[in-house]
Amino acid sequence: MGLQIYNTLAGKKEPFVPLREGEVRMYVCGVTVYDSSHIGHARSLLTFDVVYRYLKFLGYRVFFVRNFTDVDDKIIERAHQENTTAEVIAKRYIAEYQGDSQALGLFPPTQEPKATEHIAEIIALIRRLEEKGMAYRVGGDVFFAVGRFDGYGKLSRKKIEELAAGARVEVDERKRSPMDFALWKASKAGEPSWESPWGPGRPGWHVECSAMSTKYLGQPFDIHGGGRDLIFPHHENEIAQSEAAAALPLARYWIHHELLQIQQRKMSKSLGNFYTVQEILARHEAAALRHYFLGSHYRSPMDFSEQGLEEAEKGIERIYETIDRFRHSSPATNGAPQPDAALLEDFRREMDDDFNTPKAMALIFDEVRSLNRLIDEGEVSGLASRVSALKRAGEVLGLLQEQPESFLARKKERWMHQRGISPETIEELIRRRDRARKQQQWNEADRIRAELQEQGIMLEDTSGGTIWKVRP
RNA sequence: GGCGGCGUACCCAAGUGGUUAAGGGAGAGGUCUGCAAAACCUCGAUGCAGCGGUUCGAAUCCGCUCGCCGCCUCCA
Repeated sequence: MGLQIYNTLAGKKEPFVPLREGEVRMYVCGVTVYDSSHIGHARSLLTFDVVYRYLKFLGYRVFFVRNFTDVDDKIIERAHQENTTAEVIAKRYIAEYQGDSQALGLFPPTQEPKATEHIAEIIALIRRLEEKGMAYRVGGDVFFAVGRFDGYGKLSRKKIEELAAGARVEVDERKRSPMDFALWKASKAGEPSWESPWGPGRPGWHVECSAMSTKYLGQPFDIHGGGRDLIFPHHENEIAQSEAAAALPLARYWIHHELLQIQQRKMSKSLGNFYTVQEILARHEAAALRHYFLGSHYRSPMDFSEQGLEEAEKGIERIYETIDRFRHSSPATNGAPQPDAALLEDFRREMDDDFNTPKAMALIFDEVRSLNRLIDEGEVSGLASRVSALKRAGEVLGLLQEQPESFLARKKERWMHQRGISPETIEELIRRRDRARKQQQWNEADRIRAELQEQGIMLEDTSGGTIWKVRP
């Protein structure tokens, strides 16, 4: 059947056929760097990280571009507040973003272009639009004439007349039509500015994506992605600009993920109801956040909850525990065995259906149960390839790439650190309990266990000795 | 006002015409264990917001009603 992608432009799932065989060119709208990334951004990043990884898993050579918007009204506003320059603000949050990306375990895109480094391309694009009569100049500003582009509204399924009628936006009187949007803005004093045929100024928001996507990927390219909230006007405007300029489609498949909500409201900077990526990663494993997001389909809205995140973390722990059990129950082998084909075939079937990660996770958990059962029964021969397939599927989802013990140990350490408990005192108590157990002093042994349990520490007596775990 | 989406077990969440409605978390019973824990086994929605309709057959299609959300303005 092959990969099916829900294409916003078509309004339905379509078989994915790239323009050039064996090669996929994909552009995703990145962040505007005026503040810390929140977990809504993280959902976006992780969604496309999995798309990227899955396309590679399918054997495509993938060119993946994700931009930085590093010149914009909000960056300028922030710079004024802090009495510094837009450049300083942008630089700070790009660095922070890169830290977040790494912490989230994102596979690096092929290119991460910045708007400010593509002013020449942006100007060239606007000039082309002027030449074609699609743009007009008012003072030092240049606007795109929406009414002159026939396909306007085809992505968002909006009609220009209705938009204009219901517009709540303050209309700039200089525009010929309320729907026209700025391609180039004249700079005021103290704002970032570049020389241009229209005088000193800076690019409008939408035009940078048109300029950068087509520079790196050509036109048309295969996949353009972003959050649902970007469909209108951002992506609609990108289409208008690029298609008017080149008389070619911009992108063939448009992927939009749903938004993260919190307490039934969209999580957003303007509402102030967000957690930053850093806040969440201080309390939870990145793998927990990833699993939490992948447990819902990318086109479903999600209402964020820390309880959900904790449950997701338990799930990851369970998978790692299983891998760990397998390693302890079977002799070490040389090198990684060939992954079992059956699991990967099932995995592929689910992921082929518009990246159905919840079903992919369900498969992984089915496999975990099956593996645990066989380990319980001592039937460990032949499991190595199945564990290997599990890890391979995990890799495509960006999960299960650590040594189980290091994942489990890190979680334990953070837990103890937060509560100020040292492992030495715990281990001393465990030794005392072991002595009591050897002498069959069960009351004393159980008393020590109860004492530890009060601190949230669970003991497990295994054949290899007593191990301990933390319980949130 | 226009356009779009959502409502599935205690919680989260797949499933969009046809086997017993995935999976995770929590819970109950059991196996194992000195006792536990982990793991495994079993149980758990005769029903998918409500009411009608189409169909041999509907969570899935159609209509109406109720509740919630998003976009139309910067937004992932």
